[in-house]
Amino acid sequence: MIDVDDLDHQLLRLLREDGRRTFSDMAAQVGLSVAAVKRRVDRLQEVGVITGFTVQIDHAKLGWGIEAFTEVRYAGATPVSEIVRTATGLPEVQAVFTIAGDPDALIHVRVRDIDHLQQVIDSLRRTGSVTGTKTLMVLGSWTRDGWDAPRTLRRP
Amino acid sequence: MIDVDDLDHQLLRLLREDGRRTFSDMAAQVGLSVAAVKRRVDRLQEVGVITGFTVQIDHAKLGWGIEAFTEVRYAGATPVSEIVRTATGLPEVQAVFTIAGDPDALIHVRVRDIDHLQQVIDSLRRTGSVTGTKTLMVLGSWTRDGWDAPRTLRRP
DNA sequence: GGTGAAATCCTCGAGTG
DNA sequence: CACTCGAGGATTTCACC
Repeated sequence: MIDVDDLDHQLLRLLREDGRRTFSDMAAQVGLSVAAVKRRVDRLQEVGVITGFTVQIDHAKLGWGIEAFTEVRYAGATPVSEIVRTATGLPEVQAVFTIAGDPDALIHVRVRDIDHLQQVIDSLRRTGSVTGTKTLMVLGSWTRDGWDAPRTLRRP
Repeated sequence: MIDVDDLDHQLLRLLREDGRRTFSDMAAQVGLSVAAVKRRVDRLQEVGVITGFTVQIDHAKLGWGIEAFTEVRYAGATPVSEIVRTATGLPEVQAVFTIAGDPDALIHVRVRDIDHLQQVIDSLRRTGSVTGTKTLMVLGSWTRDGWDAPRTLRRP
């Protein structure tokens, strides 16, 4: 097990809140020197606890106002790799979760409008050996701070 | 509609890949001056397209190796606000999506082990006026680059 | 959108317990 | 081994063109 002490967790929390926070800012908050903070963050990246940094985007403001989850069922013999490959080929697919039991996968999609959603679902149904889908339209969402983009619970 | 041109989209793509990229690095890639890049990124933040920056974490490496989606059904009269409030009170809940139709909500949870998952589901069932749940255990996942933490398709 | 300069920050080697 | 210190170089930031 990787050793991540309380100081590391504090740094991770600070970076979740603001991934562009400076080392000097973090140093002041946790009571270490700038160099010590940098070494810890570098180490968290080396051991793979930190996999990267990214920007959080309000996709609705870019015209991608609709998100949905599509449950997909595949033919029994379909390997996981094919499930993922076919779904990830669609640019509207944000994430693919392979599932134990029923359904076989849960696919998060983001689209411009309902027509667009229809097209994406049709594409999903055509790929691989899909035997059925059920789409859950997202009305609103909340995410824990620093997990993904803070979304609102109302349409923009 | 907010005006986001091709240069802005390039900057967003670069920041999705690496949220800590320097302005000088981005400037070199898109062919603008450092100050122009900063002005654009500042503006994207002001208009709300960029809602923040965050670190991507491999939760499995921190001992939170299991994730699941729980579909929740509520009593007919339950307001959305209560659904969200009760679910978000649990630290294991990563995201809550309110859904049109059936189920009423999709809740993303992250836990340490199966016992822990059981406890969280029990808590969810006890809160508010939950009439039923169905939990989808995540076996593996893929996310589009720069959306959330790059997860792997195998257990760590 | 570009330039330039001051303030801040990052980076890394050297030293300390 | 993890931390602090300090100096040189890079980056950010802002007023002005």
